[in-house]
Amino acid sequence: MNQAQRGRPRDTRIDERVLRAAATLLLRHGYAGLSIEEVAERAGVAKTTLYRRWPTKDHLAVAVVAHLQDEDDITDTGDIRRDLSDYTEKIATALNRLRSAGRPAGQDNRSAGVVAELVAAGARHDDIGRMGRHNYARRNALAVALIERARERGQLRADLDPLVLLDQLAGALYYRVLITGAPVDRHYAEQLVATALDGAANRKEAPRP
Amino acid sequence: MNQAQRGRPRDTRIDERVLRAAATLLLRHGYAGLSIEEVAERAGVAKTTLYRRWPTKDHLAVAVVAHLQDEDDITDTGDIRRDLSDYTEKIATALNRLRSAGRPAGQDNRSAGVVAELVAAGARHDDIGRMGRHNYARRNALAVALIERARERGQLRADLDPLVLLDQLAGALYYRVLITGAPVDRHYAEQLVATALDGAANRKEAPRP
DNA sequence: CTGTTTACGATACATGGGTAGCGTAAAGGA
DNA sequence: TCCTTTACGCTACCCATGTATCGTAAACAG
Repeated sequence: MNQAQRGRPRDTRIDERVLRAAATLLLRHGYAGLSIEEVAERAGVAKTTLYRRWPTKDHLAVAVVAHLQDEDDITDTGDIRRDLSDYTEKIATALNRLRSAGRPAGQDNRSAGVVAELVAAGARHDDIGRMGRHNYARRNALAVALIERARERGQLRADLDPLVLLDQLAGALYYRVLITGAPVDRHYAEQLVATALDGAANRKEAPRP
Repeated sequence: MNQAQRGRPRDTRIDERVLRAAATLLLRHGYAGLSIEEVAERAGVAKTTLYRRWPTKDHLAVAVVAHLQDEDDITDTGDIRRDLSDYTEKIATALNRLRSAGRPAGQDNRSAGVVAELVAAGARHDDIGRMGRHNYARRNALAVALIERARERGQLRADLDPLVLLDQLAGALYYRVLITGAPVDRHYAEQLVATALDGAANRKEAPRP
């Protein structure tokens, strides 16, 4: 038989039950409220069975969030201003979905930043970090292609580095969510794109001081 | 006597010894290697004495880092491009100082992101988060003033929102450090400022598509 | 049917953050 | 000189992550 599937097979229903229980706890009580023991109890499973699938709590949390996020792709309407605003807003929406976790009515205060904990998880474990960077690179490649098409149409500067522009857009969103706590919404996404495209420098009086 | 200083006074030498021991561990072995018990042992102090000063390990780590960072202020030479590059590079330098912590020769791999853990600490504890946002607001106010002076000199667009520009600059740095892992240096800071000031849109063929 | 391989459950355990309680030390006030 | 107040050290303890071990169950190969 195939080397990969010898012995007693894994019970896939356990994965489902565990992920569902973990998602409930994570979204309702935040990262600190995600207890391995309670997840195991709610899923009706031994704690050791959990650790057979996910080596740490961080890995489980990443799996839960990856399971929740639905892949949304990039649209290319030809209007780079609109496309970048859509792209930026999609990132903001995904961040907000996680940001609201753990504090629906402000009653369970001790459990805010799922986003921050996921970022920290990526820093704590090499494999999680690599996976995160890999996903980032995959999504980013599409956005880079979008930008390059607009650049070839003459809508963007010829010497523009697409990665720098994307760093500015996505970076500002993460910065607000993680550092300043300011809200990120459609309006901010559009403002961000407008500032990035049009530039902060004054064109009339002193275009390049 | 004053209500605030009744009873046996705190031994300030304990604070120094603890902060020094904690800084050594944090910088050498990262956040995971910062063990309260070991800090107490190295400082020759009981564990409970540590908790009398810092309620959690997160609070101690924040105190250590705050103790390490030297306040660097903002320079205003009149050349906004240069001033913003300097400002951006200063943030990058501070981030890099922490980023290199825990992996000098790649021997102690398990302890990378001090920055990520500090951000997570701000999300875990309301008081740390508030302090961080307060410090951010204080430094940001100076940068906003710098931008507004340049705007009044006609170097920047009249309708520019200074906060958005700063989000883009600082955000791109944090994004690279926390998410993509790409390096941040003087060259990147200048590239960032150039892109932000000049704008991504092409001025000649299709200035506002 | 028997042996091998892997999954599951259960228990015990190591580790580290954090708390509680108690005896003692150091300061000022009366 | 007491008395009160706070700091310190010490011990014991709670809780959660994560590991080790062992008996048993489910699959397949021969």
